[in-house]
Order: sequence, then structure tokens, then C-alpha cells
Amino acid sequence: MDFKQKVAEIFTSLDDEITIDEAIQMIEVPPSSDMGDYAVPCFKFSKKYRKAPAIIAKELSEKIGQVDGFEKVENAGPYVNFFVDKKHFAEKILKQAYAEKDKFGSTNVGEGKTVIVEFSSPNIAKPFHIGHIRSTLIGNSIHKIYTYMGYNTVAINHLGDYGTQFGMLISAYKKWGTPEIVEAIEKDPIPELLKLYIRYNQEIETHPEYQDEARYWFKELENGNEEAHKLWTWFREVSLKEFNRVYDMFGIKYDSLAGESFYSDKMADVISELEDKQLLKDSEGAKIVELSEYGLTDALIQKSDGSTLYVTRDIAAAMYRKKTYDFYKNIYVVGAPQKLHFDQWRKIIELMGYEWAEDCVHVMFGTVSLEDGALATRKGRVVFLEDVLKKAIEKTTEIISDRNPNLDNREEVAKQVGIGAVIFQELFNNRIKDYMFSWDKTLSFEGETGPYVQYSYARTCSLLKKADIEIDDDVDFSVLTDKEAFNVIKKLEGFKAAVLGSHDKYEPFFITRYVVALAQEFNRFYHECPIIVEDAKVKKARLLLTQTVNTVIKTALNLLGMEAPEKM
RNA sequence: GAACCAUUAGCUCAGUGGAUAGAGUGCUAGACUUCGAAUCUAGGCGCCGGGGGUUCGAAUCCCUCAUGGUUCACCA
Repeated sequence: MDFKQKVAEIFTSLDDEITIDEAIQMIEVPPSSDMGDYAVPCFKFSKKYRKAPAIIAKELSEKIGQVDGFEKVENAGPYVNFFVDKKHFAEKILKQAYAEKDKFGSTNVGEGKTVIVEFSSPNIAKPFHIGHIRSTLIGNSIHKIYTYMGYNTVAINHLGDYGTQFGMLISAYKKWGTPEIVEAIEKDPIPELLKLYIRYNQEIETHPEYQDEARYWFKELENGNEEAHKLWTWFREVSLKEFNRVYDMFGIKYDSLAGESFYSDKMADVISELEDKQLLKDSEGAKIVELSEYGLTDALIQKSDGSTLYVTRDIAAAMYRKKTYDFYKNIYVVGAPQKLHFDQWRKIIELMGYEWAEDCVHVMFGTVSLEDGALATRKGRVVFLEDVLKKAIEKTTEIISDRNPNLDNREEVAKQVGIGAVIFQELFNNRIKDYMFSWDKTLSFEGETGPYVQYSYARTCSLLKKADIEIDDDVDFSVLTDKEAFNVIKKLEGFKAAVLGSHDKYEPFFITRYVVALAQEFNRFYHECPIIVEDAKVKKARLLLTQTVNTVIKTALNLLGMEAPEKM
């Protein structure tokens, strides 16, 4: 029985003018469970019946009287409050969860649809730093959520492996690339390449012609100059090796590494198509698409020297992806500063006549800053992502040797918990918020944190192991009608909505908030209600609840990209 | 100058137009010879940035102002 549906049916039977959908719309969840489990506010009836809402609520609740599956129906002021029968409720939720196992939070909305998630996308030859954590982890979670919902998913790392900056690097290397430098790059690629990049930028101040040389070399790269291409390939390889260390730690895998360079030979077609559709205008030797009539600034498509830009490559990429994957959604997890770029880009695709422009989604997020100001690679104000993970693991190792020194595979668990803490923290708030990176906060393991949830999970594992009995859904559900157990079950019921919310809004934090709340309810239950008790009936029922919580926590953590260690 | 985003407890943040605006943290006091104390319990007088408006009802929707952030042509 669906309790909400039942409440809606009651209202349609009381008033033939109300449709079932309208009735469902009216149903609310009271702020406190003391007020019931479902509520219908009666303000809207007051005009029709020409009575005060509170009087209507009272009359309606008396008219409804006793209903099958509900403990009671009563009014509180202008609300008609429904209290579910706790035993029936427990039976319904736990039997469903038992049958569906780790699919309990899923629906089949994604069946037969392909979704692309582009995320992380660091620039090669540059540090993989704390600023990249957001796209990397938000994107990874969204990818997992869509996969869980039954979509075919394609994870793309749109590497920043093209553009004038590589002209700079090639030019710099040709000027200063002594054998010592080559060796240094092989040994420690990112910092050494970064040094070249910084030096080049500094020398542009005194040698303005370097700017043109960089553009020249990038143009040569686009034209397929062998020397330029060879250097570029080398920069790309050594950088990827570095990035993969971090992706491995996060357990992130990609289906495609088609970065900007991949589209270098697909740009000419885009430009000629824009020409054909008469969208391009000449402006100071460059080519633009005018967008002012749509409330946007004009978009530069081709530079005056003939080379292309970011937006051109993104148009080519979108067209390629539509052709290759025939996506249902094409999701870009990229920071809010690039909103204008994506608005222009989507508008241009729309102007080209492609209806699928509306299936392209920019999932944006706020900016990370450091305590002493904005991140600034060239000024050395940078926190490496790998260092953050290492420190988190280090701290976890200390805590483990302090509290659980005999733990097996301590290293593995320290990794799972330390990295889990970082992931959880990142996915805990609304994406749009800017935040300041803080070591204290990242390394805090108490309260609403990843380790708290993982600890709760380990606790369920330990209980299930200790009890050591076969668990099935043939239990006496009347055991689970006390307040603490009921609150856990109500929370379990909300899992599907949390996952669906994250799916609809591209917001993993609904799941993060959900799982911490579930862990809290379970911990309260644990402290109030002994689980492994003599009474076999009580024990079995409470263990079924424990097992359900166990499965849901693990599923939720996996959707966030976290591991769930059984001991910690 | 224009556009977009943000503003809720000391701090970090939740809050689908509905009932008394909630968590965590910090602080104070308690709970381990008993299922894991990375846990739990108790303690909150907040001009929900200001001002208007819409509504039976606004932290939530609209307008306006303020503050902070971001972006606005040859970087990505």
C-alpha cells in the first residue's frame, strides 16, 4: 500500500472536483513527526465552503474517521493530519528494501537513454590543485548517480590540452630546453613545466614579441608541425601520469579522454557551417557571432590570425558528441565563472538550428579560495590535490593507531576514510556556494562528516557479524513501532527521493545530507534499543532494520564516490 | 557601466509558498566492567542583509537598495 496515494484517494472521494494529482500536490509532510506523517492544509477549501480552515479541517477529519493502514486521522488547527500505522509502514518499507537490495534508491528513469558527463578537465602541464576538486568530485558523483538510475553514461575528461598556452610552452622549451631541464621534466614534470610557463609569462613583459611567438607555435601545432606535435605529445603524457595518481586515489575512471586537442581537426567544419548559416560576422579581422539581441555579449569564434577559440572547440565537441553518442543529456561540470561562455555556446548551437541545444546542461559551482586570497598558480598560492589527500590519509592513520591499533589492512582503511572525508566535505553543500579551503575543516572527522557516516556503517557491519544469524524479511514488524525504530524507517523511505532530487537538480549534496541524517537516526536507535538481545523475535526484527540501514548507507556512499569500510 | 550569483545562530551551512526557521561546530554539563565513545543525551531571545509588494499565509515569489563575488573580444 502506498500511504500517500491512499491519503490522496480519501480526498478525491470526499470532493469530486479534486483530481488525484491535485490531491497529491496538496499533501505535505508535517515539520515534526509528533504532528503526523502526512498533512493536508485546508486553507484552499475555505473560499469554497465559506468556513474557517480550522473548522473545515475538524469536520473533514471527523468525516474521514478511521482508515485502514492509518493509526489515526485528526486535525490540528487548519491541518488534517494523518498518522500511519507504524507496523504496516515498517512492513511495507523494509520488505521493499529487502527485495530491492542495493537498487532500493533507484528508479528506471534512465532506461535506454545516454547521458554524457564531462568533469574534472584539468589543464595539462599545470598543477592538479584544490581548485579542481569540485568539478572532479561533483562530476564523478553525478556520473555515478546517472548510472545508478539506469542511464548509459559516458564519463569524459575534457583535458585542457590545447590553446596558446602550449604555444608558450613549446616556444619556452625551444629557447631554454637544456638537457638538464629535459631531465628535470622527466623526473618531476608539472613543477618544471610550470616553471617554464611562468618564466615565459614574465619575460613577455620585457619581450613583447614572445606573445606573437607563442601564437605562432600554437598555430604550427594546429597545422600539424611535426616538432611542435612531438613536444606537445610529451607534455601531455607526463602530465596525465601525474593526474592519474589522483584519479586512482579517488577511484575515478573515464570512458574518454578526448580533450580540446581531439577536436582540432573538427573546427573548420564548424566555421564553414556557421558561415553557411550566415551567423558569422567580421570584426576587426576576427570572426564573431553577434548575440547582443539575446542579452549576451558577442562571441569570438575565430581569431584574426585564423586560429580558434574555446567556444569554437566546445561547439565542435557538442556536435561530435551528439553524432557519436546521440545523448539525452550532455552535462558539463564546470565552474560558475564560465557561465557566460556556456550561455553563448548554447545560444549559438540553438541558432544553428539544433534542438538538442536544450539538452546541454552547464552544472556550475562556486569558487574555491585560500585563506590568503585567491588561488594563484603563478604566485605560488596553490594547494595540490594530492597533498590534501595525503594529509587526510596521514591524519586518519594517526587516529586508527590511537583507537584501533589492531585493525587489519590499516593502510587501506586509512585511505578509504581519509579520502572519504575529503569527498564528503566537498559534496556536503550546495554547489553554487563559494568556499574557502581550510585544513582544519577538511581534516575534521567529527559531527556531520564522512568518517561519521562510515563509522555508523562499520557499526552496522559489526552488529550483523556479531549476531551471526540468517536475516530475512519474515519478521514481526510490531517490534519496530517504537519511536526510534520508526524514525529510522521513515528516513529509509526517503532514500529514493534523495537520489531522485540529486538526479533532477544535478546536486549530489541531497544524498550527502540524506545519508548523514540516516546515520544520525540509526545511532539514536542504536543507543536507545539494544539490538542483539535474548528475545529472538526482537533481535531478528532489529537486525533486519540494521541490515537495511547497512545497505542504504553503502549505496549512498558509493553514489558519492566513497568507499564503505567494514571496520575502521 | 552591464549581466549573473550569493547574503539565515559566534563560525560553517540546511531549509519543495504553509504549523514553534533547523543541523553541525564551538562552549557547558552528563553517558563506556554491557551490541564500536570517530558515538549518544541536555542546554539556542536569529530585525532569515534593508525597504516595498503579491498572497489566507513569504527565509522561500516579484520590485528596489546595500554588501560581497564572478564575468563581459583575439586565455581556457
